[in-house]
Formats: sequence, C-alpha cells, structure tokens
Amino acid sequence: MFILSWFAVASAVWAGQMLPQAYSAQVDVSGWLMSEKLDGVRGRWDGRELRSKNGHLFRPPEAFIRGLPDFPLEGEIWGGRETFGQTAAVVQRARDDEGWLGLQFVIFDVPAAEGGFTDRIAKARAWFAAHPSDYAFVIPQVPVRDRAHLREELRRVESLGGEGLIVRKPDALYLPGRSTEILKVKNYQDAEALVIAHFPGSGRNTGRLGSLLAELPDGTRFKVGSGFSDAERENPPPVGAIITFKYYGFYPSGIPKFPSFLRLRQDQDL
DNA sequence: TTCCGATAGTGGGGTCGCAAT
DNA sequence: ATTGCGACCC
DNA sequence: CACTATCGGAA
Repeated sequence: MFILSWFAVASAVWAGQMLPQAYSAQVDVSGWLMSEKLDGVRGRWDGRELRSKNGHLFRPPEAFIRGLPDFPLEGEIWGGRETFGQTAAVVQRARDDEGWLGLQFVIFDVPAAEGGFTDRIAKARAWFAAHPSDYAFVIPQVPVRDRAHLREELRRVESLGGEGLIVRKPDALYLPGRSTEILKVKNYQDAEALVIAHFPGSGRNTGRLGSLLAELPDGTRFKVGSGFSDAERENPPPVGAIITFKYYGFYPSGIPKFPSFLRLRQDQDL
C-alpha cells in the first residue's frame, strides 16, 4: 500500500539540523519549486572547505572543489540514483580521490545570499553559468502546476529509482524558523512481519523493549526499534505475534529501510 | 485552551577506522 | 585474519 | 534516517 506523505523540513540554522515534522493539513504547493530529493550525503561548502551536515570535514581531492565559488553553498554530494552506499563510503574514507571524481556536488541553496529562495539560487546559477564545473551543478527546479503535477513527478522520479521530491516556497528566506516552507514529498509502505525475538533497551528504555527482531514472509529478518510508545515498550507485541510496520523502500540487502512500528495486526486469529 | 516548533533521546542499516582478539 | 566497537552517513 | 516525549511560546 502506497501512501503519499508530506513532511516539513526546517531550513537549517548554520549549525545545520534538518528537522522533519509531520505535516497534517493539505497544502497547496502550486507555484512552488520542486526538485528531486537526491539520496546522497549532505554537504556544506563555506567558500574554502566542504563539511557534512554536522560539521565533519570531508577530504575531497583538489580537483573536486577547484571549480567552487568563494561563497557558501548547500547541496548533496551524489553519485547517482541508488548508489548511496558507494557515496557514503567515498566521503567517509580517509582518502579516496578516484572515488570523489565519480561524485558531484549538486547545489540546492546559497545560505549567505540575500532574498528568497529564487533570488538565492539565481546567484549560484549565474556563477556556474560563467564557471562550468565537471563536479558541481545547480539542481533544476520546476514550478509545480498543481497536485496532479506533483504526483506525476513523484511517480516519474520513483520509477527511475529516486527517493522522492523536495518542494520549496519561492520566496522562502533561508534562516527564519519557517519549517513549513520546504517540504519533503516521499512515499512509504506498510507490511506485516512475524515477531521472532525481543531486545532490551538502553537509557530511558532500560528495563523495557529496545527493539524486536522481525521476519518477513520471505524469511528476511530485521530489527524494528522505532515507533513504539513508552507504554508499548512496557508491553510489546509478544514473540509469535504479527505486527504491521511502516518503511521506506529497501536496502540493496533486501531489508526494509527506516522501519517503524505501527500496530499489532488486528486480524491475529483469522 | 490547543497547537506548533525546538530539543533531547531512543531505535534501525550500512560504512569506515581502529583496537582487541 | 577476524571480530567488535564507536562514530559517522542516511 | 525513523520515531516518542517534553516544554515553552505562539495561535
């Protein structure tokens, strides 16, 4: 079962935290700008160095950053669709110059620029128009006509192996805590799994459930540790029960990504 | 009063790098 | 050479 | 990345 979900994403403060929050109401994003949500590693270029979302310094070869401007950029370090594992390996490796040359820095904002999103991104477009780079480009933005347009684009991107879309309000300022002006549009799925075992929790969950081992009908085993309320951790679904959980596609290994508990399956004894 | 935004803290898979075996 | 762990990424 | 639990201020 596929369900379309909208999440608000805060324009990060410079320290850089993207904070997703459930968006309950329907929003009309007609006229907003949509782009593919690339599954790579977040990068922040400060004009001299490239860092991760949390400030960790990356070590790209000189060639990778040679073509970048002296003003800050925000983007995704990306190696193509369905290659997240390879991208994450390259950027976390102490040194992998060849690996970096197989990646690109895909720009989606200009933090220090004046004005709304449209004005800010125009600065990056202008710069790269004058200074083309093999390793960096500004991601194309397409105005959303209506909900059907958004839905069609999501379907198109997913069919190509993409994970979803990002929609931005054109006049959204960079810093203000307007978390509802950048939306993540992404599908998720539901499925059932058999509870195989329980694992104890840590910290605030000491003495109750931390996670449980689950098994899919095809035998795939994985752990579910998110989505439980405190009360559910105190009295979790027993071994042998069937649970319904939510997930966001699969890893190459066949394990569901980002699984979270939804509920005990209702028709247990049917 | 209710609700929203920000924090803090739990949990997953996968990878790298390092220490222990 | 293998294993386990913390610290990153998502 | 996913989520829950809190808290204080905005709505």
